[in-house]
Parts: sequence; structure tokens; C-alpha cells
Amino acid sequence: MKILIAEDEKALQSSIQTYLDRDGNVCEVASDFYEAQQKIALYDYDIIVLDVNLDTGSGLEILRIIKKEQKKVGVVIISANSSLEDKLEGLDLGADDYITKPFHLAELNSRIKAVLRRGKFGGSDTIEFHEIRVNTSSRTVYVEDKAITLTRKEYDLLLFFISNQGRVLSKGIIAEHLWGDNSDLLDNFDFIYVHINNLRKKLKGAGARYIKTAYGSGYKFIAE
Amino acid sequence: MKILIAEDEKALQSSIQTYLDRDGNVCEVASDFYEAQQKIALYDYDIIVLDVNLDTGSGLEILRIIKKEQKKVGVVIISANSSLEDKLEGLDLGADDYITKPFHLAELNSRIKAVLRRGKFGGSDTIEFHEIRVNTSSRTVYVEDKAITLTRKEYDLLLFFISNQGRVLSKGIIAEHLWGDNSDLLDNFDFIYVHINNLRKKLKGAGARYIKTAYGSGYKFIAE
DNA sequence: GTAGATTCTAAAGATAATTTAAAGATTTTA
DNA sequence: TAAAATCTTTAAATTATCTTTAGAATCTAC
Repeated sequence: MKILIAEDEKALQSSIQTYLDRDGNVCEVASDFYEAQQKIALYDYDIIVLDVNLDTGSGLEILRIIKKEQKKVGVVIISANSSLEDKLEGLDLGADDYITKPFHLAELNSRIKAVLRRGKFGGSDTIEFHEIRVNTSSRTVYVEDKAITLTRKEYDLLLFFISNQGRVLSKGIIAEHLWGDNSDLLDNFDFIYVHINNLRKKLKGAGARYIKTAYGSGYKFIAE
Repeated sequence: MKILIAEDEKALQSSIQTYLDRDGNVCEVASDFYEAQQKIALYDYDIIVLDVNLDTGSGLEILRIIKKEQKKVGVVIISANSSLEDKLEGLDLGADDYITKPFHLAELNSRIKAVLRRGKFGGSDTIEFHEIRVNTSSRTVYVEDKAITLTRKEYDLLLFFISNQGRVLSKGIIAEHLWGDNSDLLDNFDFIYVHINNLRKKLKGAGARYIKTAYGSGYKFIAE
């Protein structure tokens, strides 16, 4: 997921970024009002983590801009102030969730995930990528509206690809996400080739079209 | 990227090295305080992975040396101790991130990547040099907004050039960064000519414009 | 506990990248 | 200016990485 972190406190900014990056997101940061405004105008984000106490301008002002421009983006507000009015004002203006300093990064992360589930996929549990559609609650996958049957590894791999689209994923990173713990100990990741091959076959044309080989560095899931 | 692993536990040392190597980095190792100190004095690294519990001397001492000598290098500390004071002391002394044993290698790797991005290129995953644009997460390179395909060596070489722009880079230095340790065993660096040539061709006009030959001493990446 | 599905291993074949080699061009040195 | 050193360029040899298949090992559901 592509996330903008609008936060002026450098230490917090970088620890949020580190945490969210590690979770497979693509983060950018903005340290002040103008930078945030600019980046929002230029790029599309899935989520904006917005500190409403940005020093050079009100974070709430950014929220107004987003909503005025009809941007379809989830907004999670960070505030130092836990007063109820603040909270209501933020949510009223269209924020999707609200978190008060200090907080655990894991909590911020799970709220982001919840916002994404609720908002991005229209409250539904469907993820789409061109002709591929995934229903996350029933774990069914459709290619051009025809259901295909994926094994657990193939399904996990597909979701990992879709949620990291555009990024080159090394075999090590893939192994870490799909096999966890003991993947460190593995001395070869050759079996990933087999899963890639199987997933490509099951996705038919879409597999070849979207799962690109980055020779020597990994795989990339991308359209075109 | 060129990475020094200062870790005395042999098993961990070698698994870190294997993992980071496989991810396309060039790693060297130091097993004790003196070896680390020596290598840091002699070579330039992009990242030092530093175990603060090195047996023959405090790892934090090395951190002090690095900072005293103004070395521009990212430091990721490994510690067996997760106490807050330890962590703060490390970060206070100038470490860029901190990780507690035991950890997943992929996690260490993504922290290293985050440190590199934050430090060198201001947090963004896009590096620009005139009409050349590199997206480090998708590993794509654009020349005048048209994507070009680079092999791993060409990509590494380009990034090495961009991050050392203006400096004359000898073939020895280039070899050391792209081929690592055993590069000093090589008796000729002629293959670098080939990679330079290939990269220049793929960068089209920009290649000729920016990769300047410094006859007898190396190459320099610069826009006149 | 067994049958069937899934995952992993192994290996051959295909493809792509890297290095070697060598001929020709350019720059420096004497 | 001629010789020596260094660099450019191309093609071929070598090596690395990826694809694909088949079957063995493992897991799962009944």
C-alpha cells in the first residue's frame, strides 16, 4: 500500500515509516503543511497518516483540501490532543480514524489496515487487480469472472504480490512473508520457482502479464 | 550496497552475510573490535551492521570512532539487550536503527534499506539526476520518462555513480563496491570497460553526457 | 489410517548476464 | 612523432539464474 506520513516530529516520522515499510508498504513522508499539500496533489495514496498539529499549518486544513478534491484516500489522524471536540471535528471532516499520542506502532498499523478494509474495498472484502478479483473472506479468486482454485501458498503469494504491486520482491522477502520464522535457515529458495510457475499457470494470461521476472533480483507484480 | 558486518558470533555472521549477499549487496565481515576498526578506517561502507556486544571491545566504542571521524555511513546496531537505555545510548551515539536479538534476517534487511533511503536520498524511493530517474522499490530506470532495462550490474553501477557523482571512481573502487572482498584478488578489471560501455549505450545520450572518462584514473559521473 | 491434495526436491533445458578475449581507437609520454 | 598505455567496442565463451516437469515427501480431511 502507498502511504503518506504527514508528521513534523522527525523521530516519530521515521519510526512510523520504518514500521510501515517493514510491513510491506510504500511510504513517503511530508514534514510540513506545504510538502504534504504538494505530495497529495501530485500522487495517489491509499492512506494518509496525518498529524493535525503540523507546525506550519493545520493538519485539519489538509483534510479539508483532500475532501474538497474528492480524493479517495483513507485518512488516519494523529493528535496530541485527546479532547473529544478535536476528535469529532476530525471525523466530521472526513477522517476515517483517530489516534492519540502516544500510541503503539502496531496499533496505528492495525487501524490503517481496518480503514483499508472498510474504505478502499467499499466495505466489501473484495480486492481487484484488473481482471483478477479476490474475495478475502471466502478466499476465492476469479480471473475474468471465472473462479480458479489456488492452494494456500499460491493464494498467499498472490495476495502478497497484489499488496506490493510495483515493487521488486526478492525471493528472500517472499520466503520471509510466506514461510516466516525458519526461512532464515533455508539455504535455497528454489521451490519458490515452482510456486511462481504454478500461480502463473493458474492465472493464465494474467499470470504472464502481471508477474514479471526481474532477473537477478526477484519478481514484480505490475500491469502493462 | 557495500556493507560491513561486525559480529563475532560466527554462525550469525555468516547467515547475515549470505542473506545480504543474496539480496545483491557486497558484504565484508569483521569478527572483533580491531578488525572492525581497521576495515572502517580503510574502506568506505554504505552500511555497518554492528553488534554492540563484540567480545574484544565494545561495539559502542566503534560507533564513537565512526562519528568522531565524521564517516557518512548508516549504522544498524544489533544487541542482545532490549533495554531502553541501551537502545537510547546507541541511537544517541548516532546509530540509525537498532534491532534486538533474535531477529529475522528479512527484518534486518528492510531496516538497512530504510536507513539507506532515509539517509542518502531523503526518504524517497526515487532518485533523480537530470533526465535520469531511478525508482528503487520497483528497480526501474527512466531516461527522459522512458523506461530502460538494466541488468543487475548495470543498475548497481548506475546507483554507485549517482551516489558518488562528481568523484573520480577508479576501476579498483568500482570493482570493490560491485564485486566485494575478493575483488583485490582480481588481476585485471577489464570487464568493467564492458559494463561501462553497456550502461552508456542504455543511457543513450545521457550516458555519454554524464559518464566521463578520466583517462588513467577512472570514471566520473557529472553533468557539466 | 488412508486417499488425495499440497508442498518440496531434483534435475534437465532455456534464457539471460557476466566475463574473457581480442582488435581497433584514443590519449599520454618520452 | 612514435611508442606505450589506456580505453572502446564487439563477439564468443562461460557462468548464473530462471522455467518447467516429474516425482517423492508431507500434510490434510475424511
